Amino acid sequence: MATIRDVAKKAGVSVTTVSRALNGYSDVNEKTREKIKMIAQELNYSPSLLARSLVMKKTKTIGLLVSGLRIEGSKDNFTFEVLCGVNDCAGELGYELVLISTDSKKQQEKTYNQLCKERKVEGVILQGIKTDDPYLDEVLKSDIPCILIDIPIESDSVGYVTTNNKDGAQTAVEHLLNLGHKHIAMINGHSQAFVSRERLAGYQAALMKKNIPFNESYVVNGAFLEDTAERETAKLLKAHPEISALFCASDLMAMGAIRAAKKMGKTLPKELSIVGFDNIILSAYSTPSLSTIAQDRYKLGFEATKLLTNLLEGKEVEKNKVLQTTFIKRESSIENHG
Amino acid sequence: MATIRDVAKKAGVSVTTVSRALNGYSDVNEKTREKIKMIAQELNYSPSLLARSLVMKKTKTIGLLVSGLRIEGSKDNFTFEVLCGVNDCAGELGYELVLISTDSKKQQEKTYNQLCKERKVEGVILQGIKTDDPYLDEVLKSDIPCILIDIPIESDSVGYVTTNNKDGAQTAVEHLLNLGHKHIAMINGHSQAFVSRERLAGYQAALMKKNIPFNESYVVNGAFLEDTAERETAKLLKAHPEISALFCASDLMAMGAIRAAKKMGKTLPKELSIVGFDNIILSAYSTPSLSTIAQDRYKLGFEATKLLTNLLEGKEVEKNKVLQTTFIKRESSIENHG
DNA sequence: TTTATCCTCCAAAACGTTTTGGAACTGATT
DNA sequence: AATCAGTTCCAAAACGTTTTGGAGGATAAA
Repeated sequence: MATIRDVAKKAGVSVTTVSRALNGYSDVNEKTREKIKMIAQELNYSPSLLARSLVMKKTKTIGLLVSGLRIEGSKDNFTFEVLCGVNDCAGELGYELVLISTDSKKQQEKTYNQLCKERKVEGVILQGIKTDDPYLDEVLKSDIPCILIDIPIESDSVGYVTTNNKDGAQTAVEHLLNLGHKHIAMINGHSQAFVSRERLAGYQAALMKKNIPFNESYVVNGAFLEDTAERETAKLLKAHPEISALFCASDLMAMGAIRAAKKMGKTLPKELSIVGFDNIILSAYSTPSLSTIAQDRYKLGFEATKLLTNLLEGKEVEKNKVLQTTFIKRESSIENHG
Repeated sequence: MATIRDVAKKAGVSVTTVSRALNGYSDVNEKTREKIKMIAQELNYSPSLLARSLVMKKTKTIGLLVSGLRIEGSKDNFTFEVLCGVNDCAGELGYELVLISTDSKKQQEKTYNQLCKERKVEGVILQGIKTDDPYLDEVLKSDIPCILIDIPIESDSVGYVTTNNKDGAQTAVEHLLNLGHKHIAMINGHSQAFVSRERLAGYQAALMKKNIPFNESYVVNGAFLEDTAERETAKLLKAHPEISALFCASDLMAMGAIRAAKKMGKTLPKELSIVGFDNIILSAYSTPSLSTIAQDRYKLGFEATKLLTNLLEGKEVEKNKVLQTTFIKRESSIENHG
């Protein structure tokens, strides 16, 4: 590997001059600069980012810390799409991306700070972390700039990006109400997720607007899992046969719900309308295809990266961003003829 | 940030001793070692990997270079699952993972070597690259250790991991033959993919074994895309109404094929049996659900990482690995009553 | 007592950059 | 002739580690 010294020697100048020539400083003659550039190319020289980072104390590297990067994530692709967004934005802005994945086992060995400092990242994007995760406290105490995905907390060095979950959920439920459904249940995620609380709030707001009393037994938790949702839906529908529509806090859970309903012998969507949340790939392929609230996960990642780099470069701008959802009508929700 | 010097000063020893104490060398008194460890912890010291890498000329970092990391990849999840495998294995072995994504635009700016050297990766795993990609030549010329996914090329510094595509394809087609299908067409990917050639070979081998002549017009290319596959399937089925079964070189293309057949008014699987390849999530959810040849993409990534680290650590072992496929029977393939 | 051996420790060099604070020249202005 | 202002260059320090090649002292062996 050619170093800056090799270039300097061959060009007959000092390393200082090579450095300044290549970095576009004005105090070097254009002729020497050209010569140096030529020689650099000739020697196939490219500066060691290691050495540079060491002296500049800047790595131009951000980390995407995901808790539980598992193959199961394939089903909703949340992580992957966020990753794509982060990657694209980081690329555009000249940042490197390192992937940091943890699980509870790893978390006991290394603190958040260690993880970040070791990997020499300047800032971090956090995805897939629960509100009761011990890392969350560390993030808030640490001075490493950080953007949280789907956890609305803000501080000097912390910002967040999320979706307008309440609005989205409200839209979904209003859609069902407008179709004439009176008994609308909800399959929620779990209470350690901000998004679940928000979506529940949206569900309640929609009912309230129509003066329909909130029935607590109409809301069950499916843990954002297909199987759990299937079980819970089965129980729910058995206990409350009057239910004619379901709002699921995730499409994946809606898949579980569909399966449960089918197993009970219901014809969908005639006997049960379902609206999901996320707009995952599957939702377009299931039978019936799923009406859903689309959220832009790619943009979630992209905006998170934008916010983070702003933070890193000391720009005084908003430290949070809330994205809007889009309603997508498919086959799974139709008028109620109950 | 505390440096090694701070620790040394506070402990009243030299930096050498701190370094050697913390790195487990034997030439330091256990009492001093304990003291140093205490102080290091107290100061929340963790060594700068930058400085270390600079002097050791080792970064313990591998790169996953993916060509075209796009959101469209969500549909088959190939990249994501490989990524999970790479990530898990790298984590186990103590390597860091940086994500390098390119596209044709970026490739014109930076050569493969530049990309790798700049990012200071010791080795690379290449995924999603076509056989006519200019990077491939560079890889072979470069001395950076590299493992190719699904491109069986080997050299001193290059290995590969792939799936036994021929076997898989042959199994698929034999399954259809055993169901009594006589006119089996194939929707292949494109000629710039090794896997396509292999799968075609498997298709031909299966026919050959049953003494069925190979009919060139029965094989069309769907470019691994759902839409293209849909168009090509429609054309194919119109031109050859006798076709009763389809082997698709990817599940995604099978989805396109299913759509094409449905649009033509065919009842599936009664009028057309289909077998795919990959076992993507969708294949279990489509109607009809798709019989397919499953390949383990997670393992592809995991094994690639294992091979790469072996290469990096100079172990004299096999530089390639071929994984086996599994056949999964679902609804889309049934007996031929033509 | 001398010599050899072991145990602890350390000063200095090295890794490949960037930045600081001038130096040396040229040409123009007084 | 002396001063000033550019322009172009450079030596040396700094970043935070690891490694090399001993030094010094204590103990054991001669």
